[in-house]
Amino acid sequence: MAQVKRLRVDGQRNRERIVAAAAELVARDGAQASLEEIARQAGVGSATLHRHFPSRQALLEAVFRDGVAQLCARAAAQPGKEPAAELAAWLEELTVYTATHRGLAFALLGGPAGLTAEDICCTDMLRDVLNVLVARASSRGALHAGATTEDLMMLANAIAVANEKDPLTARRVLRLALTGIRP
Amino acid sequence: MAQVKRLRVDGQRNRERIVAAAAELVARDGAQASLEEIARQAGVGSATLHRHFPSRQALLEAVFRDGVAQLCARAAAQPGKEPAAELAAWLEELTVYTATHRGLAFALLGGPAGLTAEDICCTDMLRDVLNVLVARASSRGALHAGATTEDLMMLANAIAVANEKDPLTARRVLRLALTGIRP
DNA sequence: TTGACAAACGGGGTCCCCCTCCGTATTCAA
DNA sequence: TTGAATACGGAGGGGGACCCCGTTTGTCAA
Repeated sequence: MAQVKRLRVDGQRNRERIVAAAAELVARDGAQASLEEIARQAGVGSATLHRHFPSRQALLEAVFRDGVAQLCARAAAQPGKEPAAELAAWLEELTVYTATHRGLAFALLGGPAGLTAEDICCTDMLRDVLNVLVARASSRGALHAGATTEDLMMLANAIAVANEKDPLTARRVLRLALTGIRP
Repeated sequence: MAQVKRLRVDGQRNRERIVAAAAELVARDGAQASLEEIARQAGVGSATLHRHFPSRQALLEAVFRDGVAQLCARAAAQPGKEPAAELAAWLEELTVYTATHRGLAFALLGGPAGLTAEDICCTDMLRDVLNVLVARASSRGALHAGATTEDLMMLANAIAVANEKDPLTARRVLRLALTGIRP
């Protein structure tokens, strides 16, 4: 599950520098941060950046990979409450996290575009976790019939992308969406 | 309520050409359509485009102004059903419309940025309509206490922007969000 | 240790985009 | 008709994405 082909040490070093620089600049400028500037800050040529990350999506995936993995791990550690509540709680956590990290929502919504197998990972990790929660909730009849994993992920990401930098509003609106608009 | 200062006839003509070209290219390329290309297709210099529309937002507002106005007018013509249902129905209509017209959701989410008084209009028109519907519903206790006009508009637009070109999914997810995820 | 080869690098070029300056052309009111 | 006010657009500065290809740097077998 590691790299398909091990990188040379200089390649590995540059890759890490690029991701670190990207994390910083994406936090400052959002998903549209300049790739040239990221390369400059990482101290590499722009060609090197493009060789390591064939698309902006791929770079964003790499930036957020660890954080998303932690978020997913925490889902497994949830106490086994009522399934729908458990699902709702995790979606809320996801939304707050995504809205807090500029660029992440965009990366998750963008979907696979020029990503190599090991790059597509954030999205898949999240989908896997959600699949489990959704299955558990719907097997007990606790979930609306028409609600798919895709729908819920899209909903959470849409709300997050519209509320970057405002996780509190994002959480409020997600709660509204999970409970419905009636009293 | 017309133009603050009447344009010269050549100015008016060019403005219309620009909006027409923009409508076409935004439909094709989305909200990020090239302004240069729009100017080229309209047969004007790019300076002319920028003079008429100081920002991308302003141009998008102009492109969608008429359509949004019609949508708002239709809200008034709704039969007076149960208020929450009326609100839900119109939000659904809004979402489908927005998801159908590439770039519109982006324009509505972007908010006022460098818009002059007569440019800010789509957003305000929608907000006014929603305010009425929300007030009517909540005065009869048919609306969740924490739900504001801003929340609902944001929710509808977020779903639409995440589902450009897929109005059916947009509608499904909005319905889910309005009724909640439980059965 | 060495040297040949694969792997990775990055300067610099191409093409596109946004935006503005300013000299020129058009309109309109008197 | 005419001259001021208004609008036009070519051209250029500044920046970004992406790629070509000659050069440098690791790696590994001998």
